Amino acid sequence: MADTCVARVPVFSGLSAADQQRVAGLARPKLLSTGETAYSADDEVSQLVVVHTGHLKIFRLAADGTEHLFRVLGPGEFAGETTVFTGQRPLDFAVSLDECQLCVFRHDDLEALIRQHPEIGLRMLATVVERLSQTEHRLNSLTSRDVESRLADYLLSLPTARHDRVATVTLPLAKKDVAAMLDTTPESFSRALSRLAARGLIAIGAGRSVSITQPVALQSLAEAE
Amino acid sequence: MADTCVARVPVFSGLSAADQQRVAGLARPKLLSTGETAYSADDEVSQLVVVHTGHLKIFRLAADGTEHLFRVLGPGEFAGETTVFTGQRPLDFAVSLDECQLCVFRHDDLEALIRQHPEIGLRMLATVVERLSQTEHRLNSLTSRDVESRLADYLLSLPTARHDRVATVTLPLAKKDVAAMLDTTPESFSRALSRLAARGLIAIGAGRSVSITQPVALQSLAEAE
DNA sequence: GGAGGGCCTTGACCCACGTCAAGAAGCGCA
DNA sequence: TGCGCTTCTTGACGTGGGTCAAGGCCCTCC
Repeated sequence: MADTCVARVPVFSGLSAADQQRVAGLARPKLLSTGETAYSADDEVSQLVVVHTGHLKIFRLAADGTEHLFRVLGPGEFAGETTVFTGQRPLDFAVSLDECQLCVFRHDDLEALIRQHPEIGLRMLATVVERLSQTEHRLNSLTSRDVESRLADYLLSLPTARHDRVATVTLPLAKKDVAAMLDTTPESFSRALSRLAARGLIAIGAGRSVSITQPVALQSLAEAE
Repeated sequence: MADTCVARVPVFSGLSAADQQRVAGLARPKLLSTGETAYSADDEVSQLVVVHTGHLKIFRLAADGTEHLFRVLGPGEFAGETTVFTGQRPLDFAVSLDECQLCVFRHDDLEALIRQHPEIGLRMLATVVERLSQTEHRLNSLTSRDVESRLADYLLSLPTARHDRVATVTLPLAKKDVAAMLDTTPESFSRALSRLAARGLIAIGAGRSVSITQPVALQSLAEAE
């Protein structure tokens, strides 16, 4: 159903059911299996890609071919804004991490949509502005804090579950990808994790789970210079 | 005159004269002398600040008190989007670099304005999306390229004037601030400049002028891993 | 004109982290 | 159940660039 693309997506949630119906009419569904690419840098496209189910990773390529991961989008999130609003070709890549249903909106359709429903523009602004803020934070952290501090910050930013009275977080990605999100290498990431564990601030669980045994100490590490 | 705040600002340039007049009515003028701050991190404000004349520097503070420079805004550019569209308090600081006339729009006024003139939202989206792209580029460069390469990239991105057949650029900021924009220290920046000059790729002129004597070599350095 | 205070540059030092390499451990697939 | 892949960890090593310090330059303000 095309309309399931639109319902439940924050950007469109301010609209009436009838308007959502009309929006759904403009959405072009696209199905990706694992590892397929939604768009590549330099593609001649100008479209907004909304994730309906599955996950899309957004990254740039360094000159030496290294992937630089920026974010992983889940259901309801979007990519491709830059092509739509600036008219430039993309500089980044969007590749599915699993089976992935997308809704694609062409440049002109989206623009008309926003003119008709400024609400959509406002919501997109909120998202993009938030992403900018996060990216600036990341840049700031990279120059002024070491890997341990960034890791502490990151762990504390994850949603926590309680196990036996201690807060436990689950890394949302493979460790190598978390390392990339912290702008470091898997090796440095792994070492930082072990050091924190050795000092008793955290306990490394099975798989991707990490228990935060000393939240306060971790917090002060995250804030430290 | 309040209306001079609105004319010539790209964000509002799509409006009719009459509409610009109405927008001007909402703008609250603010005058800053050199070094005064428009807003600080954690201020309880939610307003868009548009630069009319002068320059505003936008930066965050690291835990150790170091300024981390993000951009310098000139006439027609704006700051404070994050507070307006996400409702959070600012994480950054805005300080004038010279005598500075600003126009301030309160949260509610701006939102109403965008609902009425979606065009404004579209233009703001274009700007914010462009900033995000630049910040991602900066982050990408920082992890994958050394100071020399980033400097080469930066020099080539500046507007050039011709002197005696060689392209010459003028650093738009004090060298220490350019260093900050390249996410390095004045020392490293200075060393990188001298190395490029020693290799004959550039010639360091008086003050902030730099001649690009070997554009091609510089270009390939900028692209190199 | 002299003094003070920024900037800018260069030198010497050192350390965090990226790189290379080698196992170990986990996981899909037959 | 075993094979081969990728991921993860740990060790050893080298280095880019941050830090500290000192000297020169330029500008502003008495």
